[in-house]
Amino acid sequence: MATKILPRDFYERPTLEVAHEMLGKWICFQANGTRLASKIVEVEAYIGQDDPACHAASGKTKRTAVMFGPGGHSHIYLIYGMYHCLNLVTEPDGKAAALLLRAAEPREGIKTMLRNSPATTKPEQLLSGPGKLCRSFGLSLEQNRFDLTSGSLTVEDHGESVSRICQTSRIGIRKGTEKNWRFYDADSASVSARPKKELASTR
DNA sequence: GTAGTGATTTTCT
DNA sequence: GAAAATCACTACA
Repeated sequence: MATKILPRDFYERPTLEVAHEMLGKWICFQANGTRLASKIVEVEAYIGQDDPACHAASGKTKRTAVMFGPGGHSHIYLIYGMYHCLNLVTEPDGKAAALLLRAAEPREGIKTMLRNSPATTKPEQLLSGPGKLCRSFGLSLEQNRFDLTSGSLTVEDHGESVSRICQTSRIGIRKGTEKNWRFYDADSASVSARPKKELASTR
C-alpha cells in the first residue's frame, strides 16, 4: 500500500468531518534520522467560533494565531507547565479550528518512544493521552506551526480504517463539556478512556 | 483497587 | 498574578 501525505484540502473542510476521517491515519515525525509513526485512534475537535473550551474562543492571540490560519499546520502548546499538546489545524484561512490528538497506537520507532518516556513500559500506553503523545514523540514548542504537507511532521494515509467510532463528551476541560466532540476507536487499547471522570464534570 | 493532589512554564489580563 | 485542552505519584480501603 502506497503511503500518501494528506493534502491541505483534507484539512480545509468542516472540523467534525475531518475529525471523523482522521481516525486510522498515521501521524509521522522525523527526528534526527529516526522515523516515528503511529496510528491515530482518538481526537477532540476545538472550533473557535462556538466553543468556550477552545483557546481561540476569546479572540486571536499570539498563542492561537496559527489556528486562524490555513489548515494543515501543527499547533503545539505547553499545558500545566510540563506537558505539550499536539493539534492539527483545520478549516480554511480565517476560521479558527483544530483537532487535538489525544491518543495513538505506536507503529514505527517504538524504541525511541520508550526512551522518551522512561516511566512508561507498555507500548499501548506510550501514546494514551495528549501529554504522553507529545512526550513520546519528543515534540515541543520547536515543532509549533509546522506545515503538515511538506515538513518533518506529517499525517499519512496508510489505508487503515477504524471499525467502530465512538463519540462522547470531551475530557480534561472545565468549560464546554456539553459538546460531544471527542471521537475515538472503540476497539483500540491505546485510547485514554476515563469513564468515571467523564461523568463527573466538576473538579 | 480507587481517589486525591502536586508539579512547573507559557501566555494572557 | 492567575489560569491552562495533563500526568504520575501517594495515600488509603
